[in-house]
Amino acid sequence: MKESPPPFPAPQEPDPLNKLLDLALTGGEQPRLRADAARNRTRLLEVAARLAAECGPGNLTMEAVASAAEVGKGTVFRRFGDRFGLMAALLDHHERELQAAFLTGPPPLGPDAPPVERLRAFGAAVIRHEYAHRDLYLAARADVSRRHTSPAHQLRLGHLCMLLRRAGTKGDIELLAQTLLGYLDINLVDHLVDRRGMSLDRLASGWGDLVERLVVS
Amino acid sequence: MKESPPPFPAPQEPDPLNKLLDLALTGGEQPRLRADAARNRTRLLEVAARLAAECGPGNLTMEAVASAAEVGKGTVFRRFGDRFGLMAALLDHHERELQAAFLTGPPPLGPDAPPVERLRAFGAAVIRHEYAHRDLYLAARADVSRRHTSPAHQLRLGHLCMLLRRAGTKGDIELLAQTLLGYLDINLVDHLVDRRGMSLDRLASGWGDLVERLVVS
DNA sequence: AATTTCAACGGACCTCGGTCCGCTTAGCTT
DNA sequence: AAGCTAAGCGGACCGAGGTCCGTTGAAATT
Repeated sequence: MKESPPPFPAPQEPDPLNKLLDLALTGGEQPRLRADAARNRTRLLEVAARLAAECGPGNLTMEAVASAAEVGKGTVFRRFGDRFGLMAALLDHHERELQAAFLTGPPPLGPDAPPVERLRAFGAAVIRHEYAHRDLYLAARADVSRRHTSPAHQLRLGHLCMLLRRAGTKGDIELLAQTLLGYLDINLVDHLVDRRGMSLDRLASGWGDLVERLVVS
Repeated sequence: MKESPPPFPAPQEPDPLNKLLDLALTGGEQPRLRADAARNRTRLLEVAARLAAECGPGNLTMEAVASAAEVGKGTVFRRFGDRFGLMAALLDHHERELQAAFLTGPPPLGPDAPPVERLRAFGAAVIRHEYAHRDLYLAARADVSRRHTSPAHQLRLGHLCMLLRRAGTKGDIELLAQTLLGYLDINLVDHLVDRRGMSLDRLASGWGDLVERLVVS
């Protein structure tokens, strides 16, 4: 066990990849916070991460976060918009890890593998990644209305479209990509594993089968 | 325009199909209400349907329903469990229409058509049906945690599994069925149509393509 | 250093979903 | 008809998300 893994490494001087991601994800222009606001933001994230670890992300309340961070509730809402904004911010770190893996990581996930192999690897990676952090992902995705508009989702979708195209797939690429993404829905995965007793391996192999059937044609 | 279409035909002496559905859907044993409770239940549904039509199901509040029906808030919760229970009850009528269509209706949806044709028809029918009532479906499905356990969902899943099997599909039938169901998610459909500007025809034809790729193998 | 301005702050306040519990009454039993 | 009992009822109450608005102070300008 590593000791005290820094829960929220303050994002200063982001490395080039993260800059790229910011650009791709947010359109690139968040207006830069005042010093005190930035300080509060990181404090809030630290506290929120701690509380989420203690009581489960599902039981996190905005007021608890605020008071544990010794700021007013308004401050939390101003910074993160709403509960789901906070969840998304908590997820951001994990999400970037995954994104780095499939955007610039080693094969078979990263760019140095043939597209079909990347597709296969992508599914397995996402399933395992999200399942590993399922509490947080479940809490964050409880927002149903933003599911398809979140930057993370869009990035995955674009990635899948790209891979499908490069694999020479015929047909309505975007719909095929949406179908594939639907299979990776954390709610579905969670349901199948925890309620229906399926193994992650079975899901992963189902993904492989799906890719086989959808690619090319 | 028909005048005063009975908004909530009190469910007395249900026809055989509905009995069958009750059995399949609820396990068959809801304990039969006291007279006053049954009266209140239908009043509540009438009122809720009216309010939902007026202000949109998304803006329906439990208190508004209660007071418009002149009962206490507790009564509404006792009867329907929670907001989503009420939504589900509101949906029940539409849902049964759809179910009747694919369980016992005429071909190509009903049992007198070959399985692959039924599969094709099923997707188009669900997409159009849910999109037609999308406000209600969106509100009801906002519940994320019950999505995969609702009786309606299970019924659809079972139906798809059956059709896939009869069509001679090889592979992990249940996962394939889940994949197909994912494509029909009202949130996805709504997003693709309203935000991405796709036509229902495009989605329907995407469904047909999907069926083609997943069946058999 | 003084002035200005506007982002940031905090916490009172509102709404709404959901619970609780003491009272009422439908409908069975005798 | 009278009595019994559990289902039903209602509305006060609670907790949590989200808003509002008067105040504070960071930092840009002079």
